[in-house]
Amino acid sequence: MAKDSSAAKAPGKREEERRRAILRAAIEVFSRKGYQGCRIADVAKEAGVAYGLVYHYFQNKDELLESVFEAGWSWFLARVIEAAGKGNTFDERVESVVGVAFESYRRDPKAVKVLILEVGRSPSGGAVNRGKAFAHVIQLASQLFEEAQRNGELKPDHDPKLCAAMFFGAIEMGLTGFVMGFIDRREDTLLAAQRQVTETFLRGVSPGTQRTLEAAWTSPKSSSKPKLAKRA
Amino acid sequence: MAKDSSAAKAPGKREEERRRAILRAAIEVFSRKGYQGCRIADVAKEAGVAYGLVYHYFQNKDELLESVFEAGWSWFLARVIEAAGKGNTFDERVESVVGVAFESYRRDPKAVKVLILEVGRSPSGGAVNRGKAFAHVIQLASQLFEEAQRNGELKPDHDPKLCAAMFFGAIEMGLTGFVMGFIDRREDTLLAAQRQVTETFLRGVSPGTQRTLEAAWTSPKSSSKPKLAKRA
DNA sequence: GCTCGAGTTGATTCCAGAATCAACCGAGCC
DNA sequence: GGCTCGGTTGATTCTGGAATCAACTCGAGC
Repeated sequence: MAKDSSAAKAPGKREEERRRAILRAAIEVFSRKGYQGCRIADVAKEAGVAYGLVYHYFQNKDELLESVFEAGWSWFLARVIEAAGKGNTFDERVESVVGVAFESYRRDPKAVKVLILEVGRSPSGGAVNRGKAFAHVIQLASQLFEEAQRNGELKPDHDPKLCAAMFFGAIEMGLTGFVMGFIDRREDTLLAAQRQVTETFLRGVSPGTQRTLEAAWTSPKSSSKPKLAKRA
Repeated sequence: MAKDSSAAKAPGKREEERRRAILRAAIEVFSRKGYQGCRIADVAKEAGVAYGLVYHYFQNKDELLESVFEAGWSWFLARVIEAAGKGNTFDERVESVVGVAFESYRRDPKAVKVLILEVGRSPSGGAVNRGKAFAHVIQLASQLFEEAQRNGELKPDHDPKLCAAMFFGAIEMGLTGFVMGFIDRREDTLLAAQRQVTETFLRGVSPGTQRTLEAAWTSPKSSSKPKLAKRA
């Protein structure tokens, strides 16, 4: 309580590294086994650390997993904020947000996988609410879109919130294609995907052209009777 | 083994109903608590049935959960296939696929929630591979897009697989907006969303207009250094 | 009415794996 | 050298909840 402060060599840097190692290991195991399959023992082994030490650094399993998510997400969020403020035009901003997402995936696919697999899953009771984190980006992006709308860079009759949702949806699924291995992860395919996502979205959303598609809108076709549960 | 066949009154219809009830209860609990929070005891209680009975109808927890997913997904898949074959033009088909998705949500939001929260979030090890199921729709949609491409209804330089991924991504996230409560679930908002998703996607993907956006493509901006794990 | 067996029950068993904790370092300090 | 004290260890304990199973219910057939 009155030791480091100045001298010595490591003002707690060592512990910091340990913590990192554990987090990193958690990401690894997590991305392999998923939330429920992620055992503390595995994390400890992966990190090359004793079982008990995990509990020295983290209150419990939930806090650990939460930290994994938190760390990844807050980092991503920061990047998105930065990117969204960078370009001058709407197009540029959208472009750089997409860039951030793909770049993240390039650098650390495992971490992105964890985020992708876990975002959206919010067992309302358990752990922290990922929904909240998620809501945050959507909120953020909405602002971007609202502004664009004011500047006439976005169709005025679109709901910004929904635009935001679709935007990240397109990005997420695009990446999911890679995460799941539908598309092999090569620099050229990645680049093409990044480009395609940006282009498609911008084209889809800009007030430029309207390809008349006015069919029987107002009361969509809809199909027949849905309902779940069938089989036996 | 030699009883029903013809006479009597119920050739096992009773059991069928029980099974249904349990499945239905599972969907309920599942959508409330998520995969890992879904306890057999809860399902049994929800179904108004004894704990043990669940095991009479299902081998084990995994099989139950798998059935939940399977039932929902196969139903959805069938609808999509049907919808994709319905319209004559590409636009109409896309429109009706979107319609199927939204209609499903209207009818059974709980079930859709389960699918949305669970599709793609597959702990590669655990349970069945949702990835496979997921791959299936993507595959399916790809065909639709490939055909459209041959007919010049879709930009020729786009990857159909990626288009498919983006397509479902946009739909999924659009619905997620409702599932998570960002947008309140009213008929008008739903309708508007459905419309917007369709329109945006079609506009984004059709060869009609190209809003030049050629910036420094080929080497995307990218931001700075990524990497996960920070905080302390 | 009695028998048989499928459907049904819930207390009991069993175990994976989370969380605990007492003992064990090893580096500074007297 | 002895002492302190935080980081570190892993065997031990504890627990939630999955899976089992012996007993009960009830309708159909004799």
